[in-house]
Amino acid sequence: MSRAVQHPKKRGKLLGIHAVAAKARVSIATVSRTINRVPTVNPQMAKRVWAAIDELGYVPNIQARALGSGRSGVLGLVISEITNPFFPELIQGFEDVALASGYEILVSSTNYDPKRMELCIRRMLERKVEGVAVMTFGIEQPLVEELAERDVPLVFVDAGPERPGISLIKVNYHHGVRQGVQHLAALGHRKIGFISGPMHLHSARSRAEAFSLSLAECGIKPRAKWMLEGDHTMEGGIRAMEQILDSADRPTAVMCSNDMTALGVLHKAYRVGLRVPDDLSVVGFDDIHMAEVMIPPLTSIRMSRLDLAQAAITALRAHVEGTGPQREYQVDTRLVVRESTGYPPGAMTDLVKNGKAEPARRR
Amino acid sequence: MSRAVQHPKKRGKLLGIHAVAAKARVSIATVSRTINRVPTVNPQMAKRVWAAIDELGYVPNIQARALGSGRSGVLGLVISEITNPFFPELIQGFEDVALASGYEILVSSTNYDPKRMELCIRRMLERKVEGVAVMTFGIEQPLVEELAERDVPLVFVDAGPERPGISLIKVNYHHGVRQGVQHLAALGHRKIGFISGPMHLHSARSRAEAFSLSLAECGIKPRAKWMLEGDHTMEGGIRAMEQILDSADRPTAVMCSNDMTALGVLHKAYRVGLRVPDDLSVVGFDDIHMAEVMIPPLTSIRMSRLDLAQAAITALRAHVEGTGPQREYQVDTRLVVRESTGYPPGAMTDLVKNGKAEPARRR
DNA sequence: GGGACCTAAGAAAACGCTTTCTTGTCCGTT
DNA sequence: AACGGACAAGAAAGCGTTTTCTTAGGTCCC
Repeated sequence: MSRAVQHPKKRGKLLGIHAVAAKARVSIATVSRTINRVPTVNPQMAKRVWAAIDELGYVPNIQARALGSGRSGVLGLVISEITNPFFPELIQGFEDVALASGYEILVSSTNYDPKRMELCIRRMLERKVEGVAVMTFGIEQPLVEELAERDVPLVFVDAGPERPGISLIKVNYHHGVRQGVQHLAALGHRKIGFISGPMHLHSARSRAEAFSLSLAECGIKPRAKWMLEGDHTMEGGIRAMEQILDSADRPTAVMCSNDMTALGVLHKAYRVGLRVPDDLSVVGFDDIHMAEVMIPPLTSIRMSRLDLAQAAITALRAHVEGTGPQREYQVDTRLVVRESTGYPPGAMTDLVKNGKAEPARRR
Repeated sequence: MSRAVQHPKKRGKLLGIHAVAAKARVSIATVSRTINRVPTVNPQMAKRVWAAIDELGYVPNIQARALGSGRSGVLGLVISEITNPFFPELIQGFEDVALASGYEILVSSTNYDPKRMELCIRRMLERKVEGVAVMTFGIEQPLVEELAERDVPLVFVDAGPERPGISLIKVNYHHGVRQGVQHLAALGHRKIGFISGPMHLHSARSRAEAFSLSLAECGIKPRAKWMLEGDHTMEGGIRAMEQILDSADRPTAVMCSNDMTALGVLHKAYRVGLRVPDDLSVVGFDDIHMAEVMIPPLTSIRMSRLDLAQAAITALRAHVEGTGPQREYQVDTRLVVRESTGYPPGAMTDLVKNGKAEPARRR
């Protein structure tokens, strides 16, 4: 075997893998194989190579690697907006799971803006991601098409086009929502409102439907005037709450389709001097970390970020690595009872009058 | 000029730039030049090229581009933890500014974990970022060294090693903190506590010092027992608040070194039935978006995320593009008064008794 | 009208890896 | 002892761009 000299660089200095090869007195191929843990390299040589890598502080150029191997090792994550606390928690989960599977992630947010959405797609395409999880809670059609056409494995939440290479994560909203409604009904509520997300988004409709269904199950007739449309933001919650306050016949409890909306409701209630839960019960959705310290701590329907991330990455990997791609994955939701829900106003005194129950003491 | 055929790909299909070149009947060099808007290409040809790009839906491979040009066009952003709402807001700003300057960003969080920190560095190095903004509010020494040694332009907040290629963003904590302390003092508070961040972080110390200094300026003697150490989380705020509650001589107002801490304080106060601001005034720091809807809305010291992002990217660009790199950049802070601050307990009645003032009515 | 220059576009050489192709060795067979 | 197969490591061919180097045409000017 001849000496390993290949690309002498200007100024005599070798760069990157060549420098390592020279220092370890092996060929660059061997260095590459060592780094990639190809089992056939002689342990002796491997040791030399690692030593050289160490001494030189060599860090592989990931772009060159991607180019050479044709694999980027990156999974994309498209979210709605990073400033909604639900998403950072999701990102964290996604990153942890991805890392454990040997992938890096590329996060991009649409900000509900078509321009940004295009940017998202372009980024994913330019970076040659191996798969994309679209967790915007509202499938953006053009985005889908563009990616699907190029055979990028995709995973959506709730709903998405039926096509090979595309998986779905079905969130069982009904379970959690039913628990929530039953919880309220059990407390004595009959007048329950719902603040949805933007109704043009699929997940918003899913959640609203789950609510109507659950209501019916409890024998409560849904009233259209108590179905408000929010937009997943605090401001939307505040506006919806204002509508509720304006109406003559107010609900005694409100469910929100996410925790930010609930936060807005809580805020507005505080503003007008309505006590939660004494005057109004509030239920959130998502159970973001902060729900626990809201005032009062928010009863919410939990959707595990980790489960979601886990499912998404499992789905993507299944496609990328060709290991039995499944079309659907399930994620459950469940009620977490805290202190934003209580008896409807008047109920307590009635009960006490009738000697049927002790007044509930809140901490 | 000869026909432009260069790399015929297997299966007859050309890929990437070659396909475009073939379709437009030009050489790949011309395609590249067109895309990069080199002014010397014939408009005629350029039009043909763009048409071909359009028809083929060609998207350049960004890794190949980075490799060929030696420029990644990526700026790194290292943050502490993505689940603290301050950071997503910062990321958003950073991304917007970067985008406007023609850069992409790579965000990585340390999670206060040395292992993760190493991962951060490695990522930045592997991806060949052109500069890194370290906004962890606590300079991690090893991280710095590794990057600085490789001549990656860096920008820190508050403090960092004095070295070429490294810039600093000096946050004027004193301005905002002084306003906060004066605000409290004006309301009549003399017993003011402070919950800092982890004192081993530089920015935590800076904020604490600004507080002590401001206190002195108002002629109030700082009391060590009212200087608590938090950790920038809600939980830390809760713990600190517990300490405050345990002490016999409680402060009438508390300043927190970030809003999450304040949120914890608010929560704990609620838990024990302390009314804010009637029984205790609370001032936050950062003024995250959510501060506005906390219960009660939080008086906070605002540090503009956009200013921070702007300064960071300006600094980095100055180094990368060699346009008069400056060592220091300034960012200011200022008080935003909301409803978590009021007269100290007793003050109102005293004043009323003495006929000096009307009791303040809160909305 | 024929050099001396420009100019614009093609050819080809990087860029830093991965991976296939080759080749030299060492063994086991017969 | 000659031959074939394994095996490990080097050589070299990509990967998809950018960029340098060349070269084919035009202009200009005397």
